[in-house]
Amino acid sequence: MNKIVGKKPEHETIYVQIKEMVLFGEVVPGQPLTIHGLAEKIGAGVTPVREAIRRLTAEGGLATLENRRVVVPTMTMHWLEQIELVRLTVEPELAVMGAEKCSLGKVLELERLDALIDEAIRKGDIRGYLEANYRFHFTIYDAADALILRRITESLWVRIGPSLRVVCGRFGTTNLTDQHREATKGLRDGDVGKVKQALQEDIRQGMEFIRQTIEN
Amino acid sequence: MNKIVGKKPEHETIYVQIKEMVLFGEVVPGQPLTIHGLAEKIGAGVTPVREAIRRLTAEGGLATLENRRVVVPTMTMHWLEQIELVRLTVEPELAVMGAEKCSLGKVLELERLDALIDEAIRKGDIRGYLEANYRFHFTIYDAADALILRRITESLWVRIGPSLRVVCGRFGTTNLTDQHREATKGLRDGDVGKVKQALQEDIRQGMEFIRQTIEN
DNA sequence: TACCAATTAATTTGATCAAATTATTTAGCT
DNA sequence: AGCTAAATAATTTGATCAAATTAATTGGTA
Repeated sequence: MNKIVGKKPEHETIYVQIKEMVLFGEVVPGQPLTIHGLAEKIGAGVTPVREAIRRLTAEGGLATLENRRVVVPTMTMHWLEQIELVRLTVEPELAVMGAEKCSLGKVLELERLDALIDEAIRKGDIRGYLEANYRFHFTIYDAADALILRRITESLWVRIGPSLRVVCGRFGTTNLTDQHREATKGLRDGDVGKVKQALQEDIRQGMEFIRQTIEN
Repeated sequence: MNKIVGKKPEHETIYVQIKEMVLFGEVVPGQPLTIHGLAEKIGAGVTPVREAIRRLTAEGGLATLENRRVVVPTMTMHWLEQIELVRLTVEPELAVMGAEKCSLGKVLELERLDALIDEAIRKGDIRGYLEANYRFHFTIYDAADALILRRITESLWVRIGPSLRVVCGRFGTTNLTDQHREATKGLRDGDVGKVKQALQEDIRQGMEFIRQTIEN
């Protein structure tokens, strides 16, 4: 325990690392994860990795089989419907709340992220796209300052992360039209309704893409 | 490790135990919990208790302060609004799905639970009321067989559990009118709309009670 | 070759311990 | 007395290890 000046506990940072692995498609649906493998890959002890896995499991990003094996869950049609229901309820609400509190600085940051998204799409950079897309959405949601809705939303995103990776692998990134331009425009003009509508459409499109990779 | 024939891992059962402590009001909002204290009280090792705490923290039932202290969060108005929004969206939906799949056996079980609720109210048995009320709702929700909605709902219930205890302590259990009779009637008659409406009203009432204990 | 039992390897699980961090108490000073 | 600083106690944190469980492999038999 030779940590000189570490502020946050290790299981916290490890949790974030593993979460981002799931969120940004570094792990594939169905892929089994060993606790030692993760510890070795990250370069950490086994104990904090276990705690992080429990947390992610609670949020749905991972699942423990009855054999105690830890895997990345594979999306089902049934799940997708439930996720869409809640996303369409919570995220537009978060967007409205966020839009009302959004500073100009935030808007500029969002436009920068939107540019990053476009660039990633052009380059076919899947990981870059997934990450920038995530940051875009949650920059708005964070502005809403609604912890519980934010937590719920995040738990839904970790569930769809691996599937989005599959979507990109199947269709490529070029087919992705984004509603983000509309959203940022709405934010600039103070047109909250437009923001809400853009987000709704964005969610519907994303869910539809995933749906197509399931019912193959 | 002298477990003869234990099926589930220990952190799993400990998680359930602590969750029920939160759910049924055995811990008070603001109350700090030490990891050793819990381990001792439950009669378990420290490691599985830690894992259980991480899980409950991820679900919102507990919270870790910046000092790493673990506490039962105290409800705020802001949180209550968010919880109500999601509950009113998800739980009636779960009720509808559950009602459609509800066997007669389930209906009988629900009527039994409803009787338990009445009895607990008469006796002023707070813990009994909270537990029976929980079982009643989640018996319906479980019938819906919608894992994700169920998980979200459960995470909201662990957030309001401690507050409900406060509600009962303040107002007693006698003031609690229940919508459960209406719900079971609807289930028997196959009147899904009635079930949905009863649940909505039940949720609104519960949230209103909690609201009154906050804005004192 | 195909199939099944037995052995071996890999992994999870939970206890224990030292180090680090935080909370509490005591002592000293004005 | 009142307040600050040092010392003590309590708690968390992460590594390590033995036991248990599960997966993989080997060997034997029909």
